[in-house]
Amino acid sequence: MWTLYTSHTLQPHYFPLNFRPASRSHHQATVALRLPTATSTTPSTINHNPSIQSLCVKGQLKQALELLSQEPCPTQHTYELLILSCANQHSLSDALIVHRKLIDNGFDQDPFLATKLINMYHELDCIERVRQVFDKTLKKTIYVWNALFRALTLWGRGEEVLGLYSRMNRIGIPSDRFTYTYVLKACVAAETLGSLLQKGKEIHAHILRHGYESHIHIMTTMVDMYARFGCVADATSVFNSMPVKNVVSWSAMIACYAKNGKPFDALELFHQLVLDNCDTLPNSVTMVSVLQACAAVAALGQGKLIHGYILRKGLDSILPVISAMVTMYARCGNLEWGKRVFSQMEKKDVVAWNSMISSYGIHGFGREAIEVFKEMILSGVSPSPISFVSVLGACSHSGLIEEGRFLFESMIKEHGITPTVEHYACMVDLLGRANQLYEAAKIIQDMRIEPGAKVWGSLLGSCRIHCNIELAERASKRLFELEPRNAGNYVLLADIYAEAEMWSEVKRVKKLIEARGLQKVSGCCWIEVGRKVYSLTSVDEFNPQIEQIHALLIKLFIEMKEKGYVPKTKVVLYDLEADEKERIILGHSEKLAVAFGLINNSKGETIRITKNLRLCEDCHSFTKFISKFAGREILVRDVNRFHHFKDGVCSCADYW
DNA sequence: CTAGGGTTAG
Repeated sequence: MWTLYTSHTLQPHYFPLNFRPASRSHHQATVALRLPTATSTTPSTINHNPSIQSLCVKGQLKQALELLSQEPCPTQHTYELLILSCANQHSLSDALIVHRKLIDNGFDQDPFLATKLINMYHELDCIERVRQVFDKTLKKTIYVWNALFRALTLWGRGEEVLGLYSRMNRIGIPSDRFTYTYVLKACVAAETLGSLLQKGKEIHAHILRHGYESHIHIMTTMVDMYARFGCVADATSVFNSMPVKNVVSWSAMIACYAKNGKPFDALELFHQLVLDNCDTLPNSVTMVSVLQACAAVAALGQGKLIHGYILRKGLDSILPVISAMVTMYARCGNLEWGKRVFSQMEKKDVVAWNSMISSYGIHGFGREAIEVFKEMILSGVSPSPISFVSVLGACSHSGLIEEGRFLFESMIKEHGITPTVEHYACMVDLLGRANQLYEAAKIIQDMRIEPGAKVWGSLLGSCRIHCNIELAERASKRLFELEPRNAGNYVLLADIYAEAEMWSEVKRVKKLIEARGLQKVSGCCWIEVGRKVYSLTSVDEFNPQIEQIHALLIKLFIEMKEKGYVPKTKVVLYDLEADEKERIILGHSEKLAVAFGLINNSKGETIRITKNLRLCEDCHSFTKFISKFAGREILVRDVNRFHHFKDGVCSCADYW
């Protein structure tokens, strides 16, 4: 009669078709054999109550519970179905009744049911009860441990998992392949990210010692773990060591590159996958990361090819793919195509709407972003916290201060969303950029949560624009504590001092950068010519056209000065002579990219440039002049947004 | 009870 739990002797009418009886595994049979008295005195074949079970599966939990109250000897299997049903119905009150009754029937030490209870309470968001069930179960099988690890990891309680994992190792319970995937995930699910990388490496070694080096799930999880720690080299070496890979492993590696500032590697790996691996085909998940990579480098030509590939593979109706595509087109400078892809979506979810809102935002269309935001609400989709980050960001780029304030208020009062640091950072940016620096500082002061680096960074950025030394010093003091290794903050402060010609202070900050061994990010631009992306930096001597570029720039420089262009030499951070400063600003990567575009692009074609930093004031004014002088439209994406130069004016209206 | 993905950010 115990074979009830294995598939080949199942009596079909006891089991509704959709209850996956065929996959009953060996483990459940073993557990059933060791069950305590409760089941052994009540043979399931007799006391099995099919109607409780069928009610459970039909979702009629209340009726099932009624029958349960009259049922003298419910079986382990009946309880299993009841537990699953409570989780499906999301009913905590019923869950508690079932749990109570289960204890009364003497099943409280059944490890199989404990596993199910843990999963159930996890589904019901009762993480404390998950812990309770685990603690009260004396005979903790590896299944019980794994269920706990899974729940805690998904709750972001990584440290707790790792603590328990050590305990498990001390007691001498061997891990299985499931345990390893959970503890690897736990390393990144922890709040104190940095410190757990070491732990992850230890587990890595442990996994190799136990002969799991070819296990595809574990190794893929490991690639992902290193990716999330930003350890691209480790992720790569794990990936390369895998003897067998599938589309998931490839996707994990491509995503790793795309998310860690290595978009070219992401694209290259994708090409390798498509060209050299006939047995593994990319799927929609792969394509999402590939699109992100295209967006990151603003490779419009490449992105269009990918779009074509997506159409050919029939992946063009998958929501995440379309959202990523909208973002890709917008971030590549082609807002129109993004709009078109978006408008062709049959069903739009909140993420799709958010992509469209932020796309309008980075192109400086604040009012349109707000319109789309309203349209989303009218269509019945509730805004998420990210919707507000997107729409507030759009307000900020367009200087829509009152609108932004109103939206922030409505977020809290009408939509019941508690502002996070991201939202505060948006508000500080919105006000600070509009030169309401003290208002911005007041927002920080009134915050009910700890203002993080993003918030102080916003304030410092605004101080840079409006040259406020007092607030800049306050903000940078906090920033140097919060992120001492971020060179950008030191550079901003030095910029502000330089602008005020406080050279000794500039020197002091520069010494700080040096003393801490930091490397400031140097300016870099890229531009796509004929589906190839070229990068330009001010120190680049390898560009074969560099002499031609310099010559063109000098010619333009002289001619434009005659037409009224005044070089803004104050952007140079050093105390130098004027002509020396002019020489420096003429070498800015963006000007090189503009010249490169003028030389290589066909006439009338828009020049599209991407920059890794914020546009400098002189390059901005220079490009405005050129757009008129050379009669060219020039589109520049800096770290934050797009600048669309045409006829001597910029779409940002000099507000960026 | 295993692995990869969309929108935000100074």
